[in-house]
Amino acid sequence: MIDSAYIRENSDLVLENLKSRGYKLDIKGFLALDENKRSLQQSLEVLQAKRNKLSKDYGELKKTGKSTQALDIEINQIKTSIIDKELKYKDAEVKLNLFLSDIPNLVAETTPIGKDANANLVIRRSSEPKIKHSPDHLEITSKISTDIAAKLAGSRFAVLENEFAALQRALIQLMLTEATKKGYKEMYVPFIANRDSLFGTGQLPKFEEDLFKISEDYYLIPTAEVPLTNLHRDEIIDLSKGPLKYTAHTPCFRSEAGSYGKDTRGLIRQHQFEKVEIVQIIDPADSFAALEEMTSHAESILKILDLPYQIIELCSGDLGFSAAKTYDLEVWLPSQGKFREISSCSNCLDFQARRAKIRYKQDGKINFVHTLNGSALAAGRALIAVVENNFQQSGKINIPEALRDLMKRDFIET
RNA sequence: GGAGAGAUGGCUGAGUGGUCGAAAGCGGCACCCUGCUAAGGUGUUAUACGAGUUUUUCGUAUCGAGGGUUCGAAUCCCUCUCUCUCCGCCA
Repeated sequence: MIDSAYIRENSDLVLENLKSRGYKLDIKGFLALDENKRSLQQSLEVLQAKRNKLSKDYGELKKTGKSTQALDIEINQIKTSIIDKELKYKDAEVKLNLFLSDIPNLVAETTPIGKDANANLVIRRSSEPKIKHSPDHLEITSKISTDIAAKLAGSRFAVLENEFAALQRALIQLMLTEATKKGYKEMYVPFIANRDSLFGTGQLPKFEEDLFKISEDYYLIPTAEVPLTNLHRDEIIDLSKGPLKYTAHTPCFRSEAGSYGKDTRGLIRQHQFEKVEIVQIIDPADSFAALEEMTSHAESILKILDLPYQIIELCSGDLGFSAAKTYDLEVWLPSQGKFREISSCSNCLDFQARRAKIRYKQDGKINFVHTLNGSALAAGRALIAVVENNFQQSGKINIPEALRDLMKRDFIET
């Protein structure tokens, strides 16, 4: 959520900024809603003050046994107009909030301007991929199956068998270990979130169709960013000892509405996938440095796994709803002959903090924190990358050094 | 699933219709005293929105959430959510 006072006072700036991400802000509509709400609030409060005063007088009269008749009429009139005004005010407030909650975050100053993914910048690359082309993971092994999963659940699910299930588990184990080494506190969290939590991180109300809704108030989490960021919803936290850093491994559930026909083969785009997420809740002054740090942390996992990758910076037009600045880590997939997203690290500034009311106190002043989130990494996609980038002509898959102890083996027979 | 109890400020906890945004204690902050340490004293210490001023301020709302009764609700009534205890079931 963007501060409505900020929009009011910097409307041209905001308009221009949001335009760069392809969002056309109805500034006139906003100003009207905002003005309406404030003027209703003012007149309502005048009435309430009057009523409070009269009620006190009423009490005095009662106490001294005097007649309250004269006040009765006046109070009754005020009550009626308060009820009327209250309804109008609440309506105006709801409308303004709805309007505000639909607006994406402002784009950070350093984010490159561009229309779509074509304008994203490559920041850096690892060394050249050793394997330029390979069969895809479904061709490599029958132990990764989407057919069986289709019987169990439907399309866009997978069943992993034996060594491949173990490989995914080992990847998760490695990622969690690395994250905790970097000071992220490991958390185990619910895989179901309520509406308030999903509003806090920005999935609701606008992107409900991307979620699996399991009952009126419950949704499956699309990422651990939701529970981790919401750990401190509605709190004023202490940041004097540094940022709060959390990590969790969770399955992620996405309906993938709107991606029909895209990435239909294999594990690349699933309704359910495993991910290790990292989140920081931090002093606003430090958030951009923290984004670099988080990105390099996610990057370090790719290095440890010896996977070829590139890091890109998303341009304004390709940014997610809550993000002001985002780095994507893309891993080389030989079967596709291109880099594919395996992690996304974002600085959300105070956008989520406003929605989730996460604040901190500094020198007696209360401010919104900044929140950051990143994948470190998406385990399902990491599995594909390991399999395809280590597939040997002999038919074996070499296991990366870092996973050999965990897997208790050096290679997998397909 | 059955029965009961409860939800108040950073924490503990008082408050059953007006003088309550709310006692007291703890914690925090500021100052004082004390020759390091320890202890003591005084004061201060919720949040949001709006108006004004940009130094001082004022108004309104908020005691789990929402509704109701009342001139007036932390306090009474209803609904919901959550927590705790006991029983049942259970990984």
